[in-house]
Amino acid sequence: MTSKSTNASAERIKEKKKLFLAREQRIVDATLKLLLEQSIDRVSVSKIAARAGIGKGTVYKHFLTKSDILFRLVFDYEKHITQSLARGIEQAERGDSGAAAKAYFNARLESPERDRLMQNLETRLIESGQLTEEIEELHKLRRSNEDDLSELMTKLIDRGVLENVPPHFHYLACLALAQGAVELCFNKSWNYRTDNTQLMEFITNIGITMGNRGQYRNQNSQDPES
Amino acid sequence: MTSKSTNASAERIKEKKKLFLAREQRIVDATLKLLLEQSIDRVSVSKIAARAGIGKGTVYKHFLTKSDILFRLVFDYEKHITQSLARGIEQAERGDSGAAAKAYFNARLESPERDRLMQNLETRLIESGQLTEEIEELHKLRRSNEDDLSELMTKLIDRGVLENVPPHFHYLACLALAQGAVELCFNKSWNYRTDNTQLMEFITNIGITMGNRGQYRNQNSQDPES
Amino acid sequence: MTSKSTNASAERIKEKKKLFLAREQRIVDATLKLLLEQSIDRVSVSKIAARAGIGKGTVYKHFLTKSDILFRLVFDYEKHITQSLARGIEQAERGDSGAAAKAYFNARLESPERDRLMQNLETRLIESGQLTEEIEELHKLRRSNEDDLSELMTKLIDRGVLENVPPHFHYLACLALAQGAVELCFNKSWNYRTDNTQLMEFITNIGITMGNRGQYRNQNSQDPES
Amino acid sequence: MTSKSTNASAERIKEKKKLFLAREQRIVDATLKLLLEQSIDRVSVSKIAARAGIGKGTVYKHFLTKSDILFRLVFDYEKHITQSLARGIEQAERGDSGAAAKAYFNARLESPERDRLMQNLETRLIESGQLTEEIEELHKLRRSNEDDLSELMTKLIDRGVLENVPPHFHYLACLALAQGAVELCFNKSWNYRTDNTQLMEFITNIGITMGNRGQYRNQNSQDPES
DNA sequence: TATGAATGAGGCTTCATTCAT
DNA sequence: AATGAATGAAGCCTCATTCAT
Repeated sequence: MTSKSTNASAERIKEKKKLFLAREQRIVDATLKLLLEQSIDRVSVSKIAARAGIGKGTVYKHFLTKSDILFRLVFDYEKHITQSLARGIEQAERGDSGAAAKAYFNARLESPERDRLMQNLETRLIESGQLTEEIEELHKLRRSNEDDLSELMTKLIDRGVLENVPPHFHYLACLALAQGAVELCFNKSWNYRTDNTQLMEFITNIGITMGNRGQYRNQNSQDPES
Repeated sequence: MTSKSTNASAERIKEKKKLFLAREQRIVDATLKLLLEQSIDRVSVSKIAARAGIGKGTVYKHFLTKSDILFRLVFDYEKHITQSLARGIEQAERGDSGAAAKAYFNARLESPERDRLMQNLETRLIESGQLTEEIEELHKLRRSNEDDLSELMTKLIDRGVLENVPPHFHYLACLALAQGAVELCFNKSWNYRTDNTQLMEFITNIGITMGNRGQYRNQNSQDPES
Repeated sequence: MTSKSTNASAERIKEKKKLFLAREQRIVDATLKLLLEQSIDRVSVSKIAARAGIGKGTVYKHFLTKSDILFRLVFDYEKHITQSLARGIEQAERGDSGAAAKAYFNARLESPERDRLMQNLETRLIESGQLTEEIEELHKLRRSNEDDLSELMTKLIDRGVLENVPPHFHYLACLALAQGAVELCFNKSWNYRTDNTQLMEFITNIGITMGNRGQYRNQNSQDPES
Repeated sequence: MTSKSTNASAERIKEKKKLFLAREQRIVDATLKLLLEQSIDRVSVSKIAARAGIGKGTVYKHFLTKSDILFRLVFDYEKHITQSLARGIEQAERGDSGAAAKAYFNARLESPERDRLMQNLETRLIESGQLTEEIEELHKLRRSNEDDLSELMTKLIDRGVLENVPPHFHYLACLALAQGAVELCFNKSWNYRTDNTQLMEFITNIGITMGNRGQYRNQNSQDPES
């Protein structure tokens, strides 16, 4: 075999893998679209395949289980959120103490529909009792920012910006508010009011200053020393 | 027929109605228990009937649909929350400005499992597309406190306690945080830490002071004039 | 409630149970017929339901699993065989030493198609790995004659009728031959010859005298003392 | 093209053929191993290919159908058995009248697992309705010893060793017992007893003397004149 | 030539709801 | 009035086989 043919075959294999992955992404995308369009219960593997323009069996070349597809969605999303938060933390460490919260809120409110869907999917996946290992992976990923967050909170507590409570209280409260904010976007009972943007900004601001001690409120959590 | 026998039959009818209603409640209770025990998807009408100690067919004498049972649960719960909030508002109007938020948080965190279950059920019911009318009823009920809340918020804004934003911003933010707090109780990614009570207290406190203007922070939202 | 109405309702319940069981039997019968007509692999639950004249879902009111239906067939058949053998053993104990073997052969060759089908089904059920407990029940049933057989063989060994080997050798050998005889009925490689009846009689006779010591051969295993 | 290059290319072709056949054998071997390891139903073409270390598509370059692979196994095995029997018959014709039966039993009991597997496979192949022609080939092969067997039996009948029944009765009875003996090795209902070897020897001996007339029993079927 | 991705028929099972008793 | 057997639509998944590269 000449090196030429080796290269050729290697490239062909690469090409194939690319196509394969592209198709996989099409499945994922189709699933996401369907889920955003209709009730989770009504999204069947058949529909996913149809929407992706492939055969039902093909889906199972890419995913072992319907749950696996859903998990993929959730996991991909979590990566996105986690990264955004990580960047926010970095920025916060460089002085802008509210950056972490802001980044987190922005990430989660970027597409509330998607965020909420992912919450629901995760809940169902956990309830289903399958994929326990994968779920643990997901949670590990979610926790991956924890040390940095704790450190950041501790620092802010030491500086007197934040109330002196266990550091995780601060970021968990923030997380809770973000979660609730997303939910709020869909709560048909209330959102008959016009535009959500300002409301979300208001809430985000609360998230950022949440747990600040009195004198640092309404300062958008700028590090007092900056 | 003597009036005696009439009375007797009337009483018998009453008796029957009582029994009927009692059985209905048994269905509802059985459903709630089952839902708290296992995945929503795994609660079937058969199981409900079995748990309630009646026949499957009988369930359909009380509820037109499985969804109807679920809706009943959600609606009953919403009544409970709404009443608690109403009492809180009343109290707030009598001077304790944080009472509304406090009451709301307490009500929702009284049994986070149940609260969360109800959220999930509501989501599913809405997604299912059935029961649109009943859902609208539910939302009406939820909104029933709205005017009072608005009034309260407006008053507090006027007094300078709360930031000057549209009044509903305040209570919606509060609602969001409560929602998120409930969710937090079940988020397996984080709550591997010990006791939630203090965390929930912390968050409740934030809920109460949320949106307060600077000088009124950390005062537990006591009306400044009181 | 008068004793009359009690009786009436009790009878109605009885009636219902009867109907239920009758339907169950119809499922079993339909399954057997289908299995005798076509490849095991091609007998689906749908076909069974159709043949039994009921809905697919109804099958699952009677049997937890397709495997359960098959097991039922196998178990019922085993009961039949075991009883026949038991009767044969009884007769043998009353003097006709070959009666056990004869009864066993007759039972198994009564309907070789069915017998063979049951063997195949059992094999598949075991291979499938499900129903391990039930299979154990089946085997217990099969072993239920073992003690009596051992006793009988021991007696015949002591009388010098049978060779002096462990008693179970005798009945296992007999069982093996019967099994093989059944198989032979279907072995398309050989049975292009006319009538099997005489061949089966020949083999049955071998089964009866199998393991007899020299002087008791060709005596149809009549107890020498009788 | 010089004769050298012709030779070279011829050899290359030979080489290729060899490789091709070697791979075919690898498929067959892999299939056998898998079948011995797990339930027949769970052996898929994918697994076979994987075990053989080739692609699934390649399997279909060697065999038209999954059934073809299975048939190949069955056919190869039948060749083995038939040859063993043929050698036994030869020996029997040279005087050792029990040699045929002995050879047959030994061959089939050499690896009862494999033997039984092949029986099951054959049954399934026949049931499937495919490969009728090939199955006929198989049966022809099996029958190929028939004439010799008949002749041998006739001779033994004439000499008074065997009972005077149609000659094929003798070898079919023997075949049945062998079949049953194999089955016995796997019958979980009984074989909880220790070692099968002696039992199998016992049964083999029966097979050898089966159908002998009284005075020739227990002589291990040695031809009386020898 | 070898590959393995794609296919889709077909199997098993669940469960909300109906309806005859 | 209460029952629970019957129903069948709909879902998930497997796997032998094909075919483009």
